[in-house]
Amino acid sequence: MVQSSIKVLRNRGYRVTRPRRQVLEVLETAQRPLSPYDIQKLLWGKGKHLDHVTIYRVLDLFCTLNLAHKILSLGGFVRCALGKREGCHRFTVCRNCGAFQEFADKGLCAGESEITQDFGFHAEQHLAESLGLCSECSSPQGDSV
Amino acid sequence: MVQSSIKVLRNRGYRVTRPRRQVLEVLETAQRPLSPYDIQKLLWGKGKHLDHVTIYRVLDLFCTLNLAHKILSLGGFVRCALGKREGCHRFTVCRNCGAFQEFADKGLCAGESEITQDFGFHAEQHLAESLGLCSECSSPQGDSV
DNA sequence: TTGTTAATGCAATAATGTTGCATTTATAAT
DNA sequence: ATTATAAATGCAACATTATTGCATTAACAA
Repeated sequence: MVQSSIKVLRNRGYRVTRPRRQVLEVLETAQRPLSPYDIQKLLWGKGKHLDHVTIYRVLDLFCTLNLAHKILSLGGFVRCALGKREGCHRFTVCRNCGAFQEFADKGLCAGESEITQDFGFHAEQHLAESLGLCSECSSPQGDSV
Repeated sequence: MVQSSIKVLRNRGYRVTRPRRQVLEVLETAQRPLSPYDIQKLLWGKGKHLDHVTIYRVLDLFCTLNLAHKILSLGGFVRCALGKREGCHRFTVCRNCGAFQEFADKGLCAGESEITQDFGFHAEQHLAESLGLCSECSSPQGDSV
């Protein structure tokens, strides 16, 4: 996973730097969306000092390369598992524990083009998030719900 | 439109204050999503000094009452034209001029419940935004594209 | 090993969002 | 109209998040 992302960087002519490796690793192991400062704290805890400016820039790059994705409803970033070819991406995000799931949803794109064609709207980016509770957190034994 | 929002406030037991009226008016006439500070500047231009804290609080209330909606991809607020009963809301937003359009999309909710049921995910909020260019801005004569 | 240039780190600053509390004011009761 | 009262606002202070310019570092090619 991290390896394939590194390949993407190389193939596109970007350098494989230590900060980029470190952010990739953190995103890879994270079970929830991470804000830039979340990432900084996590790395800091391992004795790795990254400037927050660097993290912002790395995340920007990752998003344009489709290696990461920003969950707007929580303001955090997740690794991107699916390529652009596989249709629109939909995310489910648990508001309690942050667990997320990514889906390639072709029906979503279809519905969108239908509804927007009439207005001559040219869509470039699609955003589809569902915020709620994952199965764990919505169960009776779920914590703090 | 502003009048109906005022009714909602009254019916729910909230006071109809000057700040709330003013924010409603601004949102009503705006042709693009407005951030809290956008709203402050617009009102300030008319000689009306609202504290930004008040604007944040008013917008919070409006969102919970479904009178306004936050466009996450731009960080701005728009008036909400459709009620919760009419299904999921989808927005198209022009990244150039900010023009937006709101749709009630029942297919969206349907697709969501399908795709999430298998995972036991309980969705509470839905986010569906399409970012791109409106018909004006994507036309050859469109400005700055 | 060395040169080149992309990428990083740092400092400063801007923009955005939050909290607690004193004061004001919208509303209901008189 | 007037007054009581509780909600809402304004203010000050602060916390968080994001951006810019520039000197320095380090990834990669030769």
